[in-house]
Amino acid sequence: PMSGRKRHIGDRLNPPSGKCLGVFGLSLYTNDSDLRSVFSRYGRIADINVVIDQKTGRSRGFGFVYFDNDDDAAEAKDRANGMELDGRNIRVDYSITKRAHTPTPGVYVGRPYAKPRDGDRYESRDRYDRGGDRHDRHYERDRHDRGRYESRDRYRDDYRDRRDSYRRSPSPGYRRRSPSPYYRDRSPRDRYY
DNA sequence: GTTGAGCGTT
Repeated sequence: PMSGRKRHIGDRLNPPSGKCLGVFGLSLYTNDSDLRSVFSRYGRIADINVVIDQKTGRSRGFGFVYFDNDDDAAEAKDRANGMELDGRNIRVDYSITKRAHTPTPGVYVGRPYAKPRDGDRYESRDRYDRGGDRHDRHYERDRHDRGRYESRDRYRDDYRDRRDSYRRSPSPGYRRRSPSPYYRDRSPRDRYY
């Protein structure tokens, strides 16, 4: 229930139609050209982009497909949604975000649920429990999804630094002297044996 | 083949 004249940017259940499709649930091994070979049969493609995690170089499991015109995008959405690709059933829908985050979100102000009120139900561990270990990995994503940001570009570095502090191991014992291409920058608990 | 749920960098 939104009031006032708020810009309709859509939500996940009801995204605005357009030329840009979001493709989700991708295999980590599906790349731009894989997507292109699927989606190009519905029309002329303007651009394709599987989102890559800069840190790890891995796909984040979703991407965006830009068509030249809306009709082709609409058809592609209907035809390709639920299709199996590289062993995964992909979800295709209109993208709620039009472009990549050109100016970064800004400084992180706080999670909207930082102050639960009386009567709130603590149903999801992911929302309220900060103490977990394994789920810390998903914390980044939650921050982007649910956190509040001030859009102030000059805070961008500050934002990045704070974000990175969640990722790097602060322990000097694991720090290496020089970066090596064969060694990944992981915290010790992220290693698997 | 690094899971899962996930809307983005240049």
